[in-house]
Amino acid sequence: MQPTLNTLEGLKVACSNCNLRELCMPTGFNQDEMQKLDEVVEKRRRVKQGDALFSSGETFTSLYAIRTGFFKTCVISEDGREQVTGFQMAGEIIGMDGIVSDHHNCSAVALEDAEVCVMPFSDIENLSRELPGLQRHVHKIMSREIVRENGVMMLLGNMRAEERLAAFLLNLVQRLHARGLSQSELVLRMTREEIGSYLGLKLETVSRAFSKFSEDGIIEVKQRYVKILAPDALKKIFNPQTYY
Amino acid sequence: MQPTLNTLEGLKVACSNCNLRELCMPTGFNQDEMQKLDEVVEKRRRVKQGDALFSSGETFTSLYAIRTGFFKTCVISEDGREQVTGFQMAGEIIGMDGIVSDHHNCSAVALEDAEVCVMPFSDIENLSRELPGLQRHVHKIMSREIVRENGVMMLLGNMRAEERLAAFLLNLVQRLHARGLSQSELVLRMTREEIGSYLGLKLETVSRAFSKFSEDGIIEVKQRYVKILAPDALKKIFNPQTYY
DNA sequence: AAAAAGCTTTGACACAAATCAAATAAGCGC
DNA sequence: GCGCTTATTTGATTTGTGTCAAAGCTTTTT
Repeated sequence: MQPTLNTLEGLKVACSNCNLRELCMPTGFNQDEMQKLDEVVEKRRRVKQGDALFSSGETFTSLYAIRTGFFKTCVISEDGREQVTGFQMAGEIIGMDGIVSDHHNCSAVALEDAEVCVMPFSDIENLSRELPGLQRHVHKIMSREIVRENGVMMLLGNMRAEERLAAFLLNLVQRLHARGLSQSELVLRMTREEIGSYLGLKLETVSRAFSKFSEDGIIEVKQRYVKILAPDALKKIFNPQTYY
Repeated sequence: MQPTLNTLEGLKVACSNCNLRELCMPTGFNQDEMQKLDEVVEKRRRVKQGDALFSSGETFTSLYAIRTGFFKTCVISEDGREQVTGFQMAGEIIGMDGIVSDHHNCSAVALEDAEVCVMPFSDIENLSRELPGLQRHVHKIMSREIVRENGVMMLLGNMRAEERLAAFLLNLVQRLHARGLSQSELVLRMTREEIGSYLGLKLETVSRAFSKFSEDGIIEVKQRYVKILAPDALKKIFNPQTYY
């Protein structure tokens, strides 16, 4: 059991003891450096399901490390079209869109009750001038996001509906598995419409693709619950060339 | 006229004298700091039209500031599909995709003869620990790329062919205008196929959209040459809600 | 427990963009 | 300057997804 204190809103908590450390923090620090790192986390913040951690246009101050819960990030065009730009889970860092203009460019909404570590960006910058390991880590996190978005562009620009959904499911289970969860079963935290927005599809198309996979015996679906029965078939759909 | 020396391959050149400084470098440095900045640029490198500045999979060492010329960046899926992830012009920085894994995730190909400033990333990291202004600048450049890609996701996920092309043209002239060129005339450096790849469309669809704009008197097109006759009409296509 | 609201599935049909194909135009090597 | 290659345009047709609609299932509210 965690001490009750650790879960109180606003209380400082140590990265050094956090079980998500390998996911969101750099490794290889000594005790002194770890202590400095701990101080970057100003406080924790709880976000209720449906609430925004930050919204497009708000002043940017901090990056957020997700401790528990699940988020979507989305941008809204001037004429009101919403595009989900990503789904984020425990151990992932969000908010980097705000650095360039000091204002957030997208909104982060909790898809289930969540808790995040608030890391004021000026503190991150200050400390990363002292700790090259942290500096490198910040660069890598941003670069990873750039690379991830490159992959989404490939998805949106070149792939068909079923390929997109296959890629989406494989990516999700892979990330969940890295967090100690099953690599074949998952419970979706988002609606068909949100999946569709992320994948550039309408919710009906997403639903149909789920049904198709189910008919073909590749997955088992019941509403938000998904079980992957044939991961290789899924990979083959995502990547149709694997046989030569 | 620039001194001949400045254009020689491999010769060191000073950012402090560069007319692109405001575009690719942070501002507000004193003379001493400017001198240190100059040393980040290891050398220049020329890239012939059609050649790659770096290719997917190659070891990452440096970021590149484009001095002259025009690039496309693209990722290739395992089964050979190419997705153009961006077009870059003078004053823009490329290569940040390589930071996360020490290997480039995409390729940068010159669409016309180009010259870039090579900036070893380890030098950038070292100096940015000394110069908070540089540190902030590096963060902003990466954040800007994240935000740009968010916009492309909106384009690919939510917009129709003509909206995508309108957005593309407006973005291009806006950037060219920021470099002192016309805000109504441009010569495309890329093929219809490359535009299509970037916009998630087939080349025929791009060609038809050009023809449509031309028929409607919004632009004048002759192959690679484009003149924007009615920028407002273009903006309205990109953003169909502007009237209420 | 019933009613209401929200999400998902499925069907019928429409349509935007892809595909296939052919003609034309431009750029390039010799 | 001529022939070859590559890029672009335009037309005819196909097709994958979107749109519209209705019904079923879940979850929440009262």
